[in-house]
Amino acid sequence: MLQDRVEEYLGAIYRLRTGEGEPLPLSQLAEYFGFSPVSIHEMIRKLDDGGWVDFHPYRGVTLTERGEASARALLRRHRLWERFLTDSLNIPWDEAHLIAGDLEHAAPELVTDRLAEFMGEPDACPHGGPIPPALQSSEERCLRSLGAGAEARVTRISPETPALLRRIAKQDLIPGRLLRILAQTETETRVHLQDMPEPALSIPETDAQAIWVELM
Amino acid sequence: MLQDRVEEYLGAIYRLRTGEGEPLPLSQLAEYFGFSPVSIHEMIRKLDDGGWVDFHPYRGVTLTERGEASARALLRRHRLWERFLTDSLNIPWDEAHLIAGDLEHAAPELVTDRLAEFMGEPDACPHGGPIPPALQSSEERCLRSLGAGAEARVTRISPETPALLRRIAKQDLIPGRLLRILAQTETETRVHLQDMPEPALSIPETDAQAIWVELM
DNA sequence: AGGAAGTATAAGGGATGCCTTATGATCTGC
DNA sequence: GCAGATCATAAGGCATCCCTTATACTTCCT
Repeated sequence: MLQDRVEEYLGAIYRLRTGEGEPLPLSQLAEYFGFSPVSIHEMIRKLDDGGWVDFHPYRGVTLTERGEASARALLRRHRLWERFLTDSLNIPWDEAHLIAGDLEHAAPELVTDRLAEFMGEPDACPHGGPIPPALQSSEERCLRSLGAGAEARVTRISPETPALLRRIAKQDLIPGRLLRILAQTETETRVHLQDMPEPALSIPETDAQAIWVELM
Repeated sequence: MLQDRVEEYLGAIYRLRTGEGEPLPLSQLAEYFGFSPVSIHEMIRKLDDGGWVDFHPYRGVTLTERGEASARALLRRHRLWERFLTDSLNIPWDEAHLIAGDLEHAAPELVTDRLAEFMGEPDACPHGGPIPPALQSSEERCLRSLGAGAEARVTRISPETPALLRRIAKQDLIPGRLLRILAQTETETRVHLQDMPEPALSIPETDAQAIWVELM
């Protein structure tokens, strides 16, 4: 459900929109991405179905609370990368902007939060855009790194190996799900999912290493 | 031609292979990725067609010189990211390994080379794997950042917006192509391609910002 | 040498995210 | 109020990279 392009669209909507709750016309997105209006529309419908945006026919899209939060987090990651690339690696800011556009999708919040710490919590990107604060104490942790008893919410699967994604989807271990760790052994993690009938789930060690959660 | 998965496969072959020129059996790749042997075989055929590997039926795959270079560069990027994540951001090395697996695809060589410089040119990753040296003085530059007269080789398109990729493919501005910059203006870059009949190509500023080259 | 196990290859499918073409619906300006 | 522009939506396509099923071919071991 959290496909590749979702974040990119949310980020574009976040940046392109103007005033208050004014919906952003799809034509603007079409121009921004250089895609056909039909493609934009198709994608927007998926975002609407997924609860990321509200689509107002003939008027445009607005971000839902969920979409807004996701876009803000994306922008934060983007601007922190920009700062790092320009300040620490001496990369010109226009190149940094492009590179940050790739990096913002690749690394979990954990990395950019540490990056912020590393740089002394900067509050603006190289060309002045404010860096949104981290919301919830978003310490993303690897499922493997937790002990029995821990309660957490799945935030991310990474790396997103398709085979892994399929296995994980089959067990409904999707982002947002709440779980409690029953046991950690060398080879597997036993987990109980909230609101699920099954008594417990066994996740092999290699899979558990790719599941990222946020402690509750 | 340089699809998403190519690097991942090359990297896996590079890491999994054992002795000298011994071909790596496809079954190993199937196990490594958790994909069906048929899928692996399909992908390997594409890599063979693309000149990245040599496929020896019933024996396995070997990397071509080109594939080898690409895999080595990938491993270098991977290990430099690992070092940075563990050393500078204090991320445990097992998590760092997973994150580096995403970052290695996201950032151009320029970033990891600067990262190496920033860290004092480390020569091993956190768990001891040697970091291959940068090959050619691979200073990737943005096409936009060069002046008229410069000669360069296209190395990368980033970010890889599909619309952009299509436009660029149409003009045959693919990685590897040699070009000379005729003029830079506010709005476009005029470029001559080696071995091409057309007198010159006009690349709009926004496209030129996503074209990365290596000076000759 | 023959049979089991492993490998190759063809054929057809699915999801994603883009495309085009085509038909209506709605909005806007005169 | 109507025409022309814009927008919505359906339908069919394409590329990528994975899947399964099924058949044929090779290798290896007894």
